Amino acid sequence: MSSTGLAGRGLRGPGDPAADEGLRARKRAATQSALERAAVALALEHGYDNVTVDMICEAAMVSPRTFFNYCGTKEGAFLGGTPPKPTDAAHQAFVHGTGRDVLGDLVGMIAAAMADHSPDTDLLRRRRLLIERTPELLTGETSRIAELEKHLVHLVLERFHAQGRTEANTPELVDEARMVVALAGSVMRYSMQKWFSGAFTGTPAALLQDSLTLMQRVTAAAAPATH
Amino acid sequence: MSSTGLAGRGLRGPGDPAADEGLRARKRAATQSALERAAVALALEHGYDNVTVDMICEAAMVSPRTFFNYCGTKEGAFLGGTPPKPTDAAHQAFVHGTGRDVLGDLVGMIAAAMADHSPDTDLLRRRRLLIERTPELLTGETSRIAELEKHLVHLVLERFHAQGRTEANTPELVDEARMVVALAGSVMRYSMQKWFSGAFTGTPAALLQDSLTLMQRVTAAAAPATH
DNA sequence: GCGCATCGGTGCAGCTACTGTATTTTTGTC
DNA sequence: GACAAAAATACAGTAGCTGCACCGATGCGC
Repeated sequence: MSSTGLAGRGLRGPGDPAADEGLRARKRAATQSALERAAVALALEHGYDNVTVDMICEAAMVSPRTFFNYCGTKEGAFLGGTPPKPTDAAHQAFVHGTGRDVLGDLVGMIAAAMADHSPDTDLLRRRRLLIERTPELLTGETSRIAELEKHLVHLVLERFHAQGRTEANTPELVDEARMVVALAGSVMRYSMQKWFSGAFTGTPAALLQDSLTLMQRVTAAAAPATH
Repeated sequence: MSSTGLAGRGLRGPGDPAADEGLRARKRAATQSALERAAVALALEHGYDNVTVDMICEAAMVSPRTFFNYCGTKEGAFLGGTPPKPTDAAHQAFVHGTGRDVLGDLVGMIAAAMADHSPDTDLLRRRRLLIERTPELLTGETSRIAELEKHLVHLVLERFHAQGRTEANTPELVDEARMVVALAGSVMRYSMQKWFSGAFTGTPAALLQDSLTLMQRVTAAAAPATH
């Protein structure tokens, strides 16, 4: 009934991966890791298109059915099961921020979320290499961002409401929120592209900040033409 | 070897659809139209996920193999085979534009390209309805824009070069071009979203201009925080 | 009109991603 | 060690998509 490509998220059970330390959780994490590592390794060796799900399964020693239970999609194995999620604290900080610079704060929040999150540097490096030479995966990552954006619109609206701006007193409020998010999306996409091109040495957070600055420079150059 | 989803473009032969008036060309156009109409009609009736390629083929009276020869992808039948392409004249006008507002001019060029191009209003209306209630197709359209963006970066760089700015005298030139394009992409995505949500009555070109204005308002609000 | 080269449509065989379901194996608990 | 919950698997099936070889339709020079 629903989209095959994106319906595979949210596969984890009730317990968090690191929360309960049962054998089950550990095995689960191991399997996930094995699948992702196998996928990336095989793709780096043979090229993404020439790797089949069955090959990954054989390398990771799981059944194809299990593969889909974990990854949801072939692509999922290569991109990894980690959509960058903002902390609850960061969430609250953003919503109740009082500044005028919504866009800057939003990007800042995302940057913070990325900073939290850095498991398995080696896999990350290899994945970056793979995506660098596999444009279709880049597209996939982009779609994930699009998915995230839906959620961000709500966040921005929450903040607007907290500032006393409502749809009643500001007719274009939803449009404005969407635009803010669209622009944040630009910054994220631009950063992601640069990140995966390997032309940047530094933390993701720093890259996001740089991108934001560049964006402001570009839009400032355009703005004087406005009336 | 290559991406299945996007490799299906550029299926048309050398002659343009309306240029040579052979029987062949007419038949071709008829088949294409029949496929797109059948696809949209079926999806509006049964829902996108419940429509199979075989159903479309039966309705349009072509073989499944032919379907893929024309549309390249199942999605392709619903989105239509028309990637909005700028005129050569518009291209030159943009590249040799002397103004500072690259972003504005770029969006303007795209708007002009959209304006040229308005075949079969009825199909367009029904397609809009379909996409409105089928988010996955929206995602597909977004990917197309991403494809377009690669080309736009070259355009912007051409213009920079025509203005005497080179990678030699401006180290960040490529980055700047990419950012301009990313922002234009934002405007396009935002507009597309609004367009397909049905919450806009007017021409696509007007919508793009409105979106650009909104973007400038939002970024202007953020800019004062910069130093 | 006629034969000929070409092009487009089709049938077929096959691969691969993905899913539902019933069954077996593994893990946590008493 | 028995038992319930959960995870892994086997199996069968659907659907998107492709390469290839074949054949009929089309365009063209005569």
